[in-house]
Amino acid sequence: MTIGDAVGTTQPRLAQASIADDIGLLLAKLHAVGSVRNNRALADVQLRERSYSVLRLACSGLEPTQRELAEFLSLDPSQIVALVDELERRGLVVREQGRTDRRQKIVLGTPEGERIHAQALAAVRASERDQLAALDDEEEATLRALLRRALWH
Amino acid sequence: MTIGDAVGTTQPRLAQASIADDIGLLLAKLHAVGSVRNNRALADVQLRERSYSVLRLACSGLEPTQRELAEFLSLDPSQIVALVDELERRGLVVREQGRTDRRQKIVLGTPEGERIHAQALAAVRASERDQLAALDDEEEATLRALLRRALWH
DNA sequence: ATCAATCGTTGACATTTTCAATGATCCATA
DNA sequence: TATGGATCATTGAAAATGTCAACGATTGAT
Repeated sequence: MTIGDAVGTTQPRLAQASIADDIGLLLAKLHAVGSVRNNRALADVQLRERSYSVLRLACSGLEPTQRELAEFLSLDPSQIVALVDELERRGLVVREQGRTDRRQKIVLGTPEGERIHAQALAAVRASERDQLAALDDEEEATLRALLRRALWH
Repeated sequence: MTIGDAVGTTQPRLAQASIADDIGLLLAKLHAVGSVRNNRALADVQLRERSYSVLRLACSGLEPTQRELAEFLSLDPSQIVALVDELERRGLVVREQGRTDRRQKIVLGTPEGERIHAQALAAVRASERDQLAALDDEEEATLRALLRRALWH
């Protein structure tokens, strides 16, 4: 069996259980399903959800340090090292010394990185639209806003 | 560093990036943060988020088969085996033969399982309330409803 | 009666997570 | 201005999770 297959299908029997109201479970499930979708969508550009996130921030113009990436993506700093290593190896990003602090390293997208990023972005957008097909535009915006607020006060 | 520490803190610099609107990332992050919290809350009763979910459904009265658990929790059937093994070893659940199909196994909470489950439920509820402190009751209900709808048509 | 499909299970393997330790650098302050 | 504690990226090891293929038992359709 594969996990991402049954999305938006009819409600399974167990969805009656009050566990189906646990925010934690809902998040886990929607994320699990979405992850599979996103990874599938990103396979064309040889990225995974994770490396895509890093590339996305590297190409954002915000000049993130690795520590900022770690915190923002809820990953351990050591995981960022591996992700950036991989992207750097492929010539999609470069590490630069921090502007004011020589301990930090800023991760920046290269032109090639920007190119891949544009493709990846389009793919992910399509994948998300797909996943949230059951919600109309307003509901989708509401969901986004609520998630953001829950996260960042 | 630990991941769950900074929740609901002030908005980090990177939250400006348009990536902060990616539903996928928002879900991943909220889930990651919540997961750490839940596991922390469940440590008292020696459960993890996963085993808690299984125990919860086992105690729901819905008499779930292992396959139903796998699908509902977005896990591979083989992962359910391990989770149920562990709970059964601790005497919290039992496997019963399927009512109509002898291949399936129904997972049921024991009295002791119910007892632990009640404690775990309270812990998780508190943890969730904590995580969603920024949302009022109505918003929380909206979030729940939107997540449910996105998942099950 | 047979054959394909489904269920739980096992075992192997890859990926991800988590944690502690290290050298380089920063910053406060004595 | 030197010293010590904190922070940064990095390494490496251990634990948890995810993925996949194969198996025996059982089902249901032909």
